[in-house]
Amino acid sequence: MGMTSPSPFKISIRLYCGDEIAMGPGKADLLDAIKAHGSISAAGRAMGMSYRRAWLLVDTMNRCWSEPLVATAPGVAHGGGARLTDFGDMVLSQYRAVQENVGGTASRPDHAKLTQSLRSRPRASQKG
Amino acid sequence: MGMTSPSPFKISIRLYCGDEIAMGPGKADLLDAIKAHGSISAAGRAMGMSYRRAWLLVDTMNRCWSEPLVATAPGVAHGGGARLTDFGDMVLSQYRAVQENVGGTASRPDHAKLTQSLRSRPRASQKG
DNA sequence: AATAGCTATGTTGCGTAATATATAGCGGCA
DNA sequence: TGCCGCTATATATTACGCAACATAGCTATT
Repeated sequence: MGMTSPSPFKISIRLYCGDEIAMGPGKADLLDAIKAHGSISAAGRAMGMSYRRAWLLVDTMNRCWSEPLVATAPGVAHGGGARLTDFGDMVLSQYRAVQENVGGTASRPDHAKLTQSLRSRPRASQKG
Repeated sequence: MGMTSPSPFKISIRLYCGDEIAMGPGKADLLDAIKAHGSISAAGRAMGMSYRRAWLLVDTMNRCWSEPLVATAPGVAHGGGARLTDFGDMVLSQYRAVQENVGGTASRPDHAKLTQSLRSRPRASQKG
């Protein structure tokens, strides 16, 4: 518990396909979880989201790219479940690379000026 | 014809104060508009948002930082309206600087790998 | 005193997003 | 053959963000 992020800076990189998000922080994490757990439903459970939500995210991804990122099969055990395609693996690692580049740039002395004046919690009110 | 097709990449920098957003793309634009127009309501009108919404954004900002970014006064003309404090001006320019840094980093060859496989519109469905 | 334009809030209602529930089919396995 | 866990999807229900509306008070101007 207490998953308070260390930095109040949140930089999110999103790739749009029309008005849908083809890739973003949450979808990338889901891909990692699918890779680790071998199915959409197990990945969703591990991330505390409903199967439906996880499946919708996967569906959006598969519809937004030239090839599917996630290959699925019904049934259980071998052949069943979901796994990343080679293409999905490539997209994920490319996205992570961009994240690293941008994140690195963002950790510069410029930050100090901002973060040091930023309250950790908002005050209740200013005027009576 | 300035038909520059917009990049599917969208990078947004947000600074959090608890679960509220202390600074982000929209709030920074609003600060610019207040600077330009001299009041919250005129800035809101110029940006096509209600006075209430604009005021709430300003209120959040003022509560999230150690000092207020926007100084306000009732009434009209001299003394009335809203203007940026020196502190608000500093925060705004610092935020813009980080935006520039990050934006520069993001325009790298890494992108090509991703964007070339990204559809401009999502396909309708994958399975019959 | 009346007016105009601003700040500063409370309230209410609606459209949409998130979530829950239901169902159908597939594939191995005991 | 019957069961389990998965994919895949439809439908219903709940939650919630947001916009619209209303109101009150302040300040300078006429």
